Amino acid sequence: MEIQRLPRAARQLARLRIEPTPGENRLRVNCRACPVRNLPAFKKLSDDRIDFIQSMKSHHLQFDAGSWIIHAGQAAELYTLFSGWAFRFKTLPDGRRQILNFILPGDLLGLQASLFSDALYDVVALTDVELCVFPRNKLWSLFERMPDLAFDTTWLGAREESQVDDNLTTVGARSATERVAALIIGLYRRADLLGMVADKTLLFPLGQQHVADALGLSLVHTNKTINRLKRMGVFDLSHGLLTMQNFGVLKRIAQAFDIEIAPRPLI
Amino acid sequence: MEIQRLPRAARQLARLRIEPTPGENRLRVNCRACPVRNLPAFKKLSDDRIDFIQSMKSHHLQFDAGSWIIHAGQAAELYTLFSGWAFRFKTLPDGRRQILNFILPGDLLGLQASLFSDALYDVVALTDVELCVFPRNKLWSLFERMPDLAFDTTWLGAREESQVDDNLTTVGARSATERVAALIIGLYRRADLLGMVADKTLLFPLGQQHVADALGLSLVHTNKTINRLKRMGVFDLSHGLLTMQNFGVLKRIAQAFDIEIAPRPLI
DNA sequence: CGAAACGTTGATATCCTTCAACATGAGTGG
DNA sequence: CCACTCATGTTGAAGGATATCAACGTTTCG
Repeated sequence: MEIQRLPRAARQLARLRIEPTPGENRLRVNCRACPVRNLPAFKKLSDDRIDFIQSMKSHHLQFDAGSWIIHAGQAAELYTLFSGWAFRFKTLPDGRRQILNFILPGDLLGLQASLFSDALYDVVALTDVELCVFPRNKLWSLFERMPDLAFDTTWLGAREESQVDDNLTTVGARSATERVAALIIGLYRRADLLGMVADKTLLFPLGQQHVADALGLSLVHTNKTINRLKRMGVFDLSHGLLTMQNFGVLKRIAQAFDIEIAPRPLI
Repeated sequence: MEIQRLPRAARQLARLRIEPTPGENRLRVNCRACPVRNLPAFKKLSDDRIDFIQSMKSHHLQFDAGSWIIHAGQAAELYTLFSGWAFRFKTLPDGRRQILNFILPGDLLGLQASLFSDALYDVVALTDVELCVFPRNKLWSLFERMPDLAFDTTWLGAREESQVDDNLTTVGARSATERVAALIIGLYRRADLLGMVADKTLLFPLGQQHVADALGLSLVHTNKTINRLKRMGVFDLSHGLLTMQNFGVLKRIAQAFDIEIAPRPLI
């Protein structure tokens, strides 16, 4: 979804995205000045560590919205999502699919696939995305030469698992209304930490089918549930824009856990 | 659940457990001769690696069935499950709980909790269990001094995540019958690799409430679904014993993925 | 033998799905 | 700028899958 194809209202907010504008392209070759890394959400690293990461990075990749980034059953590299949104999912033999998690800037992608012989899930870009590519065959040298970065990598893997734990709890133990609330709360929190929220509003690139597939609900029931919550006035969602109207109530509806998020590593 | 409290039929099969009998207690201090490590499912390690693991191991712990091994919200050490079964779960504020995964011998336990400040889930012993304890403060030295073991640790974390991915797919995308089938298939496969299956039969310590909580189903509906599958003759399950009667059909019912399992590391 | 935990069963209620139709909005080409 | 088309979102009605309720059976252990 390029900016141009977003609805008008969304386009006006496009500046909220943390992507570099074209004029900032030089940032892409300098990890020290990486706009993602310099967000307050991320742990500060020493220059030599950052330089090592940069030396591991083979290139910068772009995908259009809707493209496959990782194919189930095929080998994949290790990526860090630099800008945009993506999602990770599995498809059953008969075609039903389950979205496992959404991926936001700074998230590591393909760690499982880099460690195993090939990926067990698909990853598709939800918006146009940019990725930093780390060839899987260099992962070992990171463990060998930079144990603290290896530690951070493991930490990021554990964080991903923790999010899937949450999603499983949502799908397995919450009602439809609670599921929608929990998804919105979770994504809003993550986006907020990345500075993607302004005026309690963020660009929300999921369609209702994505929400349905993430929550294990039918499209129709997802629609009715979202609209019920919108009518309750806890959030607004239309034209690709999500506005948080009552975080406290939404959190209570979701039966959400309190979480504290410490500055996290970025490989 | 001590052996003594198992139903008679289960007791007769108790020899299938890979726990050392009392006379084998000396094995507990010698990781090189560890009966878990020497199963064909596990990757062979060089002696110096095994010795390092042994030096990291602070002690051997036992818990009775039903005891809490890890408390959500509290710090936890890093464990390897040596014998028995356990399960990992989250509880919502109002008491509903979601079982995230079951833990079998050789599985790493508490990695998330060791990396974060404290655990985000509970772990409870399903049977009597024995654990190898690795103090979390020694984890860093493993990364620093044994990069290949650090790599293996990350691998084990990724494997755990991959199992939660599967469970989320089961709960989110499969019908009740498919869910039960998928759970049975998954646990049977894992137990089989550990040599816990003889004559297509294994000690199955989950009650129907555990199955229900793992699958996001009510207890009553879980019961009816299990019995429907039993009447179909694909498996038998009673008195704590699971017998696989038609793996192929069960796998088809579950819409299960094909998986290959390579020898895996054991920390 | 009694108690407690666990499993089983039928009846009823509800949440969610499916089906089908229609509405809206965004991109496209005239 | 309008008309067209496709993707996406919306709505009501009907059916099915699962939950809840309540009672009873069975196993295990004290």
